[in-house]
Amino acid sequence: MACWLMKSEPDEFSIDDLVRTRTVPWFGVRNYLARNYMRDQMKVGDDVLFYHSSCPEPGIAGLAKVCSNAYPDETQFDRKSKYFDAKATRESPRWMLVDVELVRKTRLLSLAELRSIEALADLIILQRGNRLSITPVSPAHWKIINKLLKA
DNA sequence: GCCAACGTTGGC
DNA sequence: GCCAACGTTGGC
Repeated sequence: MACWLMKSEPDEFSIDDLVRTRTVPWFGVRNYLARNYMRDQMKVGDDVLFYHSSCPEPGIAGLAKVCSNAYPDETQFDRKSKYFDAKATRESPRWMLVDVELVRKTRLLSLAELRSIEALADLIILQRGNRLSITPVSPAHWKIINKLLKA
């Protein structure tokens, strides 16, 4: 079972929103590598670290799971959406997503705290210049983070 | 608001 | 296919 870190801007969709909705289609990803992770590698049951980005307190805010296979992101077809993509068609959709379901809201494990832990130094989101909204997390990193979330 | 880093676009 | 220009991300 793989583990992933998925960034969301809480202004757009926060962990509290997920507590309300229980599941969410991970709409709006417009980066090919992140799309490929969802389309080609994610499996139902994979673990997800739900991360708040571009906000006053960035960090991991909850645990979730992948709960669907990949399917087309509806927002690419919606002219009124900021995620509309004129080059995408229903016959050949460009953007795929998976559904994510809540496991539980956790304490906020802040970016600063993540950075302070030596064993997490090579976590992808901590690397200089990393901007990817979906990144794989190794089993070793997952174990450490999971423990920290319980603390 | 700044700015480093990176992805995408488009002319050639 | 190269690469400069531009746009976006996201922490600070």
